[in-house]
Amino acid sequence: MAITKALSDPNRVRILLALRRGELCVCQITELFGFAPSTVSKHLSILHHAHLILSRKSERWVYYRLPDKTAPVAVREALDWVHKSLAKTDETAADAKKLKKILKTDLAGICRRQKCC
Amino acid sequence: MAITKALSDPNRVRILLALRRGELCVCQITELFGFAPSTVSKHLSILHHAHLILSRKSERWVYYRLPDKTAPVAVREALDWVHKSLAKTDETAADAKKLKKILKTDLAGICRRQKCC
DNA sequence: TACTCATTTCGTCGTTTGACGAAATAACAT
DNA sequence: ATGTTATTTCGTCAAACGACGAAATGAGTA
Repeated sequence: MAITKALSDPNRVRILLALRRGELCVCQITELFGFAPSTVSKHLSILHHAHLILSRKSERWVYYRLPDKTAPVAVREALDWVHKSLAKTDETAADAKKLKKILKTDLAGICRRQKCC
Repeated sequence: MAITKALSDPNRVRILLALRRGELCVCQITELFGFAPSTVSKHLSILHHAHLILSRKSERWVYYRLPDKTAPVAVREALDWVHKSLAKTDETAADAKKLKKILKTDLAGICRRQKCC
């Protein structure tokens, strides 16, 4: 039941929806939602444990992304369902808008900003 | 997020899987899982609120069943996913086996048994 | 009307969850 | 090597959850 548990928190679903655009590093997601980095990390760990996301390390950052076609059917179809059924909310739209801005900023800038606040 | 919350509890998923055979009344489900009637009722209420099940009252009993084709797409596809991805467990098989026995007993008998235990 | 009985509602209790900050970790830069 | 920094782990706390039993509800029966 790792998948259903993982999907039961709205903020984790928000993360999955945000990742549709492409991979994001932890600090970008942190910036997007305004949670503490440790909170975001925990959410990502739960999603990762359910195989709903994949991770990759590069330079100083850890990037998370949605899995590709080689993912288990149960995972692929769960994600398809999330995207089809849960994406049409105002919150999702607002997240997408904010994410657009964040993607225009360079990564180092985002991380430094978090430190000072 | 009513649907994902509803699916996050394993016992509620068990109920959905048990209902694949056809409608069941509360006391049959209670007998199947061995929980207190109030517990089962609460689970059913959560599933019903998420529109994952429908209810019908007849004689003294309330029957719950899976929705038909007219259910919202999000509900139908969530249920399809549950049945396809979550049904192949030993527990599900054991539930199905026990359910078979319960269906052979008449309803009144089941309810009386619960009273005495 | 009063009774029966399947189901639901309510209050309680112990466990799990989701948030945080502080400390540990790991990779890069100097 | 040493320091910096992005991320993770750990401990804590308040809120949510899932179980129960007792009491309320409400439909059918006598």
